[in-house]
Amino acid sequence: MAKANVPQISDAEWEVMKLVWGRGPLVAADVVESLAAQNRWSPRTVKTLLNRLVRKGALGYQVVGRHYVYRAQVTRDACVRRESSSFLSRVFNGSAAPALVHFLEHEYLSPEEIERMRSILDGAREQEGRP
Amino acid sequence: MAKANVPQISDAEWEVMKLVWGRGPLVAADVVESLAAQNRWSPRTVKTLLNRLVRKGALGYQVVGRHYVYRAQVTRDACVRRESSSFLSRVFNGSAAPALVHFLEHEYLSPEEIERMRSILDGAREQEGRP
DNA sequence: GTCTATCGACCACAAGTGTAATCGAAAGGG
DNA sequence: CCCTTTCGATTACACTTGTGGTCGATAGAC
Repeated sequence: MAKANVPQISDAEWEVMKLVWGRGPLVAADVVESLAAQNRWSPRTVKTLLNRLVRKGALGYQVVGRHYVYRAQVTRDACVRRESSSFLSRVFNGSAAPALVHFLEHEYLSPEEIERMRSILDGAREQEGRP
Repeated sequence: MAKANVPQISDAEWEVMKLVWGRGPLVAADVVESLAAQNRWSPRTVKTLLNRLVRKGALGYQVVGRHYVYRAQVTRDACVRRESSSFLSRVFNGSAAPALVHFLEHEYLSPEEIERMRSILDGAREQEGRP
């Protein structure tokens, strides 16, 4: 076993988590600075999001001087997995293939992305049959 | 242009919509019957969901005798598109390719599905560059 | 014709979300 | 040392969502 207690992370909270995953431990001010600009959120809003993420167990913090340094307590991969499986089961009854078909038909992948996907599939074909 | 006002559809509401899309116009009792068994929902709960979907514009109804016959007002495809793009942007910053990688790594597509994806990609490659 | 079982309309209520504002302590400027 | 700025804690508030209950009309059962 491994995951299990990955909390639910809302839309706005994902923005915060992506930042923390991407840039490592951050103090609130850094998060505010990045997100306020990008999403036009008030600093208060960002603080609230940080708080909720801590309460949910998605973030932890260390007190350094009079600042909090936030760091992720759950891996990005675990969260992605949770979201993906919820998305797939809600929309595609749990199967990934129809989802991919849909992406191909509607999300307008660039030729480069299509080539990239082909090579990913080539790789996958060679090791089919793992657990 | 085309879509735009596809309403947000919640998890529980998706169950209702999938039923209506799959089986065509239904009276409330049919929906209740299918979903109460499957999801252990009270009939009231199902009624509430139907109501909310009507209010959102996702379902419409015709009064037939003293029953309502519900039918979809939005296509499944439009809703799938909305969900997909929200999912992709929330979790993968909007690109489908990383989503594919994730599905391949974790959702265990069958070899047949992988082959199917390949042939779809072959098709996609040939007509790359439409809107 | 009257009584009851149904149907849809409207109400409830707690948890989660988006979006903040207020408050009290503490730290740094002068 | 005092005042202001800053930080985190606490509070707010409307909307959505999951989950269901109440109520008045009405169509059938007798």
